[in-house]
Amino acid sequence: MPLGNVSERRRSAPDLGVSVVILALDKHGGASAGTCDSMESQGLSKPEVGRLWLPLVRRVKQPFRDCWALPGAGLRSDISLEDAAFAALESTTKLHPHYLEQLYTFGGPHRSQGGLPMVSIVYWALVGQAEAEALHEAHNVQWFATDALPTLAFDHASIVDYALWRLRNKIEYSSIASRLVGDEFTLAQLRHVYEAVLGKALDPANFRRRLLSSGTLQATGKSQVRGRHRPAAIYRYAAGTPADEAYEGVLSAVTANRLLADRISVGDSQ
Amino acid sequence: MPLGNVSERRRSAPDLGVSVVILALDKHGGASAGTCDSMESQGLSKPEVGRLWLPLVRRVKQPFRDCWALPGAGLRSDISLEDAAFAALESTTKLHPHYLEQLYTFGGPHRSQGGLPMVSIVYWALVGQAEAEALHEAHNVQWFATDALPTLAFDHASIVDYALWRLRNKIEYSSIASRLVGDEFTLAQLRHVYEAVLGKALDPANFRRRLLSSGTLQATGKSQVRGRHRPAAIYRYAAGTPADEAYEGVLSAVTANRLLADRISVGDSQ
DNA sequence: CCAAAAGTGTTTTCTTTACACCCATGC
DNA sequence: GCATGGGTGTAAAGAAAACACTTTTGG
Repeated sequence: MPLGNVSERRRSAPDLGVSVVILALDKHGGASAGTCDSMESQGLSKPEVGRLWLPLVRRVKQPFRDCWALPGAGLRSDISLEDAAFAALESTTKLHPHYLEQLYTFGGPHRSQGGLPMVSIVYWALVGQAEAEALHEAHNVQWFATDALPTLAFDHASIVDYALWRLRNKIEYSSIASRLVGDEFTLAQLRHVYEAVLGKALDPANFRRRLLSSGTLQATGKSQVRGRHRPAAIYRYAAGTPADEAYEGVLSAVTANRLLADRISVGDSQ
Repeated sequence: MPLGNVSERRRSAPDLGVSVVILALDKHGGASAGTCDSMESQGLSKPEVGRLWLPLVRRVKQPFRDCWALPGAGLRSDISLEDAAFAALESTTKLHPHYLEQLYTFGGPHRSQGGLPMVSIVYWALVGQAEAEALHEAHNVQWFATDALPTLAFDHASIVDYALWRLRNKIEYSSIASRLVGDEFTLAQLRHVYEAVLGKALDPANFRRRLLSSGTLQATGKSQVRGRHRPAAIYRYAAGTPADEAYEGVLSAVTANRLLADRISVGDSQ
């Protein structure tokens, strides 16, 4: 880590790191068929709508020592950005998310308060409830509800806000919600995910129709009894839900070329 | 620029730069009221639909010497990422775009062919036709149609493909198309932008209704005579087109806090 | 007058929303 | 039985698409 005087540092390239915003739902939305009653006693204020939670790590170094921050690590040049994000997750939280996508790259001199100038390539991860339980809370790693966050280090609060904004937007036009439930789920559970993300109640009947007619769901044939009412059918997402998520081109250079050839042809047709 | 042996480089942080994908339309879409007949003789294959063009710069250094590449520059730590993108644009093309937004950050060991490992924070810019003409083509700077690109340096071809994909997506749910026309435009000109980006013809009547009812357009009162037919009314976008473009939080830390307070409240309402 | 694009009206179709109602289960 | 959420039906409202038609210009 090269240290020079101030004017030297200003002209040189900033330091580079990856951080990850991890999001999960509490019990109302995240259950896959089976037992699902943990994480419930933290005092839900809105009993009807689940809340979004994220794990934070406590910093052990200055600046912002003892503050909570997003998991992250410095970037090495021998692995991909995505792998670096995975590695950062692994080393701090042991999580292995279904969904990991680049969110945004934050930089600029205003981010360097107290430390070196820093550019952070931020990924975001969505985990189902089963995965979320794999995180072992400790003194330095802890879940927080997104609507009751502590003071965060650096500009991490803005980063979380941005991730939540992106989630609310993206849930409208992609099947991203599937990443916050388990592999198999009832329509009510999936609806609770949408309700938690959007912050409002949805009509169960219309929700059902919309999702089923989208063709992305697949009935498992199984059903789940929960409480004194009719059992709910269990669904899963159809394999390879097409063309809704991120652009494949950015994920891997190998698959990119294959997909691009078909898709990209501006000024064609008609 | 620190050089060591190979294993030292692998562990250290990669180099960091910004690149910019600049997009503009040819005459069919980009004209603001007035004369607009340049850039037309390059052999349009689809006379009814305009094409997207982008400027490239010729590399003067290895690797990929003499190849065409996206404008870019190394990143310094004393300016914001966005300003760095602006600076890169300014120094190579003299363009000053209406629209400049972060596109994606590309990295990973596979990008380092022949050179140092490199992370590129890529911005994309959209310019109107008047601005596009400000670019002085030279031996080392030249416009290319996106459907007839030369071989590009590094993975810049994938980056351009990704930008085009993003444009096609984003035009559906934002007023981003306005950035490819001038400040004032007829509905036909705006429609030509949509047609060029989407690659298909649109019904003029329905297009008119859709755009006008969206409330984002404002009649100027002026009209434009062009050819032997009824003159077209000239519109402009209403100032501060709200809530459609990018999340303001990532643009400037100052305005971010103000906007976030109102917007972000997951699990609220209802 | 004619050609061509601007602009309006109308019908059809599809999607979304609201809400009434039936079904299957535990108690 | 009856309360509860799962699941279906249906009508009204709204948005998008298709297309006939009128208007205003240059030639």
